[in-house]
Amino acid sequence: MHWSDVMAQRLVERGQNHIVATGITPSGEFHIGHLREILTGDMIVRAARKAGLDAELVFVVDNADPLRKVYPFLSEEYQAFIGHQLGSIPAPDANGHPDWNRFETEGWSYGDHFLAPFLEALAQIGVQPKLLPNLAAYQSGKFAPASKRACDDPGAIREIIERVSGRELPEDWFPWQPLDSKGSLDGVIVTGYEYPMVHWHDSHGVEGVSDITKGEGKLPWRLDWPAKWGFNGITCEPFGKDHGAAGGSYDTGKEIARFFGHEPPAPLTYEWISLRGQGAMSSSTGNTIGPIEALELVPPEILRFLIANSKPNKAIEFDTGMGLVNLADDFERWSSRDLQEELSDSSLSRRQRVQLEDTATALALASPTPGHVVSATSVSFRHLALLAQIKTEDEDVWTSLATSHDIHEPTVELQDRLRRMRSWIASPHFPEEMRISVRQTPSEEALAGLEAELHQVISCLHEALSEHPWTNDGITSAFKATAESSSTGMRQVYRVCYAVFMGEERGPRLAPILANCDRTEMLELILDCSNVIERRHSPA
RNA sequence: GGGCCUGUAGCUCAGUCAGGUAGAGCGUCGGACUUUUAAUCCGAUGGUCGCGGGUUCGAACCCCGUCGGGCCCGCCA
Repeated sequence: MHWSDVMAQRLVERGQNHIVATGITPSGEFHIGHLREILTGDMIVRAARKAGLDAELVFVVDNADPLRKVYPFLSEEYQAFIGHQLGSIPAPDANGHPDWNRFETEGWSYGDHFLAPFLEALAQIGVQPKLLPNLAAYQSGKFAPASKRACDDPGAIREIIERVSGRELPEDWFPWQPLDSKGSLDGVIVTGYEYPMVHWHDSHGVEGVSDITKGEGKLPWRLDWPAKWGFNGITCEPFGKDHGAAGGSYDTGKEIARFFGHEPPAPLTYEWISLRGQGAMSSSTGNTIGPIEALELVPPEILRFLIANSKPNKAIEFDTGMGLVNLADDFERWSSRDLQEELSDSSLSRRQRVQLEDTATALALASPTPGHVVSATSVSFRHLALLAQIKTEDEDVWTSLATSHDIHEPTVELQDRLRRMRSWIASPHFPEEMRISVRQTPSEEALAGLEAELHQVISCLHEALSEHPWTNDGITSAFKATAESSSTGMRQVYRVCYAVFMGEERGPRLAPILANCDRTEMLELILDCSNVIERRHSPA
């Protein structure tokens, strides 16, 4: 059974109505790691609906969390905002300076700034969660009952956290973090409490009170999370493996939730996504692929397929090079198969059946539009990459596909894919081994691989190419002429050509590529190759 | 120190929860189309399931141990 269905079954046992939550702190650029969080949630919701449940996806925007440090993309001015809530400080402008103007005129905050492009990516990828901004939840008093419960009995909370996490809390710990005289959550000492006021003094020597029903502060994370579960009615939540560790925030959250008077949600821990060869994704080091950037390269259904077809506890290495080609072709192959038909074969072993069933489910989940299965384009990523490099005009690509693949009207999907393919090729992520490159100088190695009787083909080739027009057809004719004049087969001619022009054994159709190259340079390359061979055969 | 994940074909992984002949895809090799848009199609190749014990009629799967890899346990989401 697919992981999403396993989760849905667990939800069936809990009840009919479900709210599946995801949550991210908008502290910096979002990356595809965050996409796993939200897509995991999205896929659980789809599976739950398939199982006949009422389910909704919500996205808690943790903009009540404080700015932790001045990230490399921020100017030093942000030093003053450390400890301030992300939803109540200005967004950085293009140079990393606080954009006061937008903040004051339209209330555009730091959190909004990073959230906006992520939401745009989500729309493209077919996820439309209900947004729950956390800061607003505090300000409107939604946290008040849980906050009161905690502040009324700090000892009970302290006991749970210390026992479950095995960590000792400081003497002056209190289950409410007040905002100080400047709006920071850091360095505030709680000196007293009588509902609804928490008394404090801050690092500037100022004393004050914080109303826990009005969002003049927030709950520490380990309480914040279970409190949200309660008033939002959350019944299921996927989260990163960090929360899932023994003694981690889910463990303490479970007990604290019951203390608040509600059941914790069904958990699903997922592994991180890392960038191939570069370790974990991290906003602060700039080692990220943003969701928007990823979608420039790869269609949404393939990104979804990656998540759907990987079990949540499997770490994903996101590879923007060859890995992406393989992933895309894998997707293409699977979607062109009729899995339902294959599943009707009763001789399948249990193993094979499971494999087909899970992939079929993953394919269904890969579609950005629920219920609609992305149709196979029947053109592989490799092939499209090739065409896109050879043909600069889209029309020429379609013409070519019409003859080779019998595709006369390119589908919207295919057009879309070509557009992304072009931007991928233009990006530094495009793998070198996919890039078509014609040699500048002879490849000694490739020429050495040619049998002696083929050497004369090279001079015939030079002659033929000199005499034919430098066009697609002309070059093709020249190849044929070469075969005749050297009395070898076309296959051998092509072998020679690939050795000469690309330094390879095989390659893509050469004529259109050569037609786009400089004739003089190519003819010189052939002569150079002859020289290399002669030198090798004449004793020094 | 505590805990989680992971080890299966050259590669990426299913299969472990419900024990019943070891599975896919890629790669590689061969063939076909009789010659080329790295194409497509067909066929073949390939694994003492990390290691050692135990339970069982039967173990990749359950139990115990062990080794290797990754990771989490700070007001951090």
